[in-house]
Amino acid sequence: MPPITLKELAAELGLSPTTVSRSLNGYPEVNEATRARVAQAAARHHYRPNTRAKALATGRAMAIGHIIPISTQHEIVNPIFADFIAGAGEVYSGAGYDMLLSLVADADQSRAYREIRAKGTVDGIILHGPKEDDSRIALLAELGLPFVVHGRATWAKVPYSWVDVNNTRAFQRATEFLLDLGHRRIALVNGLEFMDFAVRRRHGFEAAMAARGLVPDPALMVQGEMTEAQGAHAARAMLALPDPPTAFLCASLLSAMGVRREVEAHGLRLGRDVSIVTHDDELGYLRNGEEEPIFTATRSSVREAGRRCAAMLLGIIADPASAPRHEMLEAVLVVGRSTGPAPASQR
Amino acid sequence: MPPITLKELAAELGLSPTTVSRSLNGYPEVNEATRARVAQAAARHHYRPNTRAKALATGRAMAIGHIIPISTQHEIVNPIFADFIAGAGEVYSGAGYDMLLSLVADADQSRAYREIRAKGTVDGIILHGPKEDDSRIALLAELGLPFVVHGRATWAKVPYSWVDVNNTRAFQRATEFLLDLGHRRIALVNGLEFMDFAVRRRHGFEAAMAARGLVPDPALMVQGEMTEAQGAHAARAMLALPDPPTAFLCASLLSAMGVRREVEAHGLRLGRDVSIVTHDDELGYLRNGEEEPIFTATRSSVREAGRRCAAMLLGIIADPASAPRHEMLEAVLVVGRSTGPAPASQR
DNA sequence: AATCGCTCCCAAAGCGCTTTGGATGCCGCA
DNA sequence: TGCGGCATCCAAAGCGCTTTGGGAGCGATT
Repeated sequence: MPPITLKELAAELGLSPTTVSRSLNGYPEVNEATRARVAQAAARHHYRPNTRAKALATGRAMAIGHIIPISTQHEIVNPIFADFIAGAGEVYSGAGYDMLLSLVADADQSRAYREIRAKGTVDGIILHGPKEDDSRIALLAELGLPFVVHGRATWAKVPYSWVDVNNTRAFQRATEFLLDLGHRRIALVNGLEFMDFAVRRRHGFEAAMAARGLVPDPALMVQGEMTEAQGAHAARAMLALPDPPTAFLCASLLSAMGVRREVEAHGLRLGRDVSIVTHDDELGYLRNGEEEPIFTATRSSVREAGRRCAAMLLGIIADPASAPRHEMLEAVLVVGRSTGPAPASQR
Repeated sequence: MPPITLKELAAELGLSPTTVSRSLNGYPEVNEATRARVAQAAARHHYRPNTRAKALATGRAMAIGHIIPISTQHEIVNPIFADFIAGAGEVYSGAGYDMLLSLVADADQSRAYREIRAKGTVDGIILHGPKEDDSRIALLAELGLPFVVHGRATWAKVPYSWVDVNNTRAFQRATEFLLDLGHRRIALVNGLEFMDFAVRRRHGFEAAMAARGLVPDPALMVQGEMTEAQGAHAARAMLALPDPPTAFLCASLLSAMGVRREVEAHGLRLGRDVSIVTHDDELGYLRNGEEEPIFTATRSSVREAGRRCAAMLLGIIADPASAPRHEMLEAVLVVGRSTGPAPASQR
């Protein structure tokens, strides 16, 4: 049994489709009594306007597209993705929007965007995982479809809207925290440095070091996929150095867990012999402790970022003149049990 | 500049919309020469039929909906979600389908499904995270919208299509493996046991134990969110018992990592003093080692499951009579460095 | 020369909704 | 009595596409 249509509903009520439509959409030119009748009948039949038809008639798809890069070079499905989506989804469902996911390969981005535009399935787009130099932004700007970037692209040449965490400041702050504890040999276990956020984090780290007249040791800086294995690998190599680090700055909880494993495998005590500070995206399935944080961390909810991105995009769609908009989220530094003064021998 | 429409394209070519449409859709009644002309013009203008209009006209939305439960009781965004989506997404984009995500709260599932049906935005649905007794299945079956369940719901009273891993056998096999190594005190660190897969895993564990005349110790069985903290908590409590387990069977790599941490914190050596077997969903960002697995594990790619679910659903949409379909994926037992013979003192 | 059968194309209706531009009836007011 | 004004409602067009039901043109057949 197919769902009931507007026309059928109108027929049953002895009204015209026009009146029923207006009634349901809250237009004033309809008697309150009939409006009540209509509402009642609609509820009784679980009537919902067909989105496709509505979209065709209004020209608004009532859907937002999320474009997820499926890179061939680093074939990793982003762990923060689920949380971001959850945050954005809350906002969309509150506003009656659907969420459309497109996984597009790096190669045919250009074609993919045009298609999305031409197919008219979405009113706006959220762009994930911007690189330092990201060509997708110019492309989207040219297409004239509203969009918001989760993160930034340093070298983008056109204005665009974004929501980002202040990664530079977060890592600068974290580095200062370690420096204040007396650490000098600080390792950076970073994400892939063609990603914009990773570059900014490195800059923050370097800036804090430079402010104390320190030059980071290249042997203590690695980049890579932010996995447990990466953290373990990096820590293993670095702890074997003649002059090993006394502290690690990690880009993700997973990396930090890998570092911790290797630290403990070396018989070193976390927070005593070696300190770890990590960035914490507050992922639902990867919590940094319960009440008390395990790792000292720069904390910023990626779910909240999802909400902000979504809200911003809906705002831009409602009022295109308000673009470009920007929103900077500050990470907070929470102190856990993974940090302590640098060992005396190192001071 | 709005995208070009069929009518405009037709006008430019001096043809009727009918002919252009047929030409583009491969119908036979059009001259090959004109078909080429049309194709060329379409390519030049980057023409794509408007999906909303096409959907309205054909009655097919060319989109699949994924319904993600946003539970209030366990507010966890499923870590396997991103990988599943990636797998399904591959299949959809290959077939020209869009993917629609709906996050719906446990409370108003019923309303949500009806809406989705009535709004007509999708041609089929994939259901995630079935519980042992899941009312959503009967609901969807009643609505008459094609759907496939990722997993099963033991107490469902209606036939339905599913793709599932043989969780029972996987955990039975893993348990037998540990038993063969001489372990008798085996702990089960399970997922939440209102989830169907978790129940099956427990059954597999219990069956293997029973086959050797062993009764699992309730003190060695816990359930919970599959997080690192859960694994650590469980291991801490169990290792403090007068008669601690010599082996752990974990439901996820994260749990296993938590167990490992606690095991090592106790000064015990993994694979010597204590063994761990875990289930491994082969998540992109949570690999169980590179070539050689770190943990001995029952391995089954959730991404592949996503592909299978998607393919099955598209198959059902194309040929509704083929439903219900079922597909059982077998996990393979891969041996890593986390298991070894039970310590002699325990034999 | 008339008819048939193709091939190739088109006009028009329809998918379910919104929206423009009236119609209708009823009131009060001069 | 006549008319403007208001409150309610409706007919019809249109969103961009597919699809049904022809219709022209042309070579082949009789």
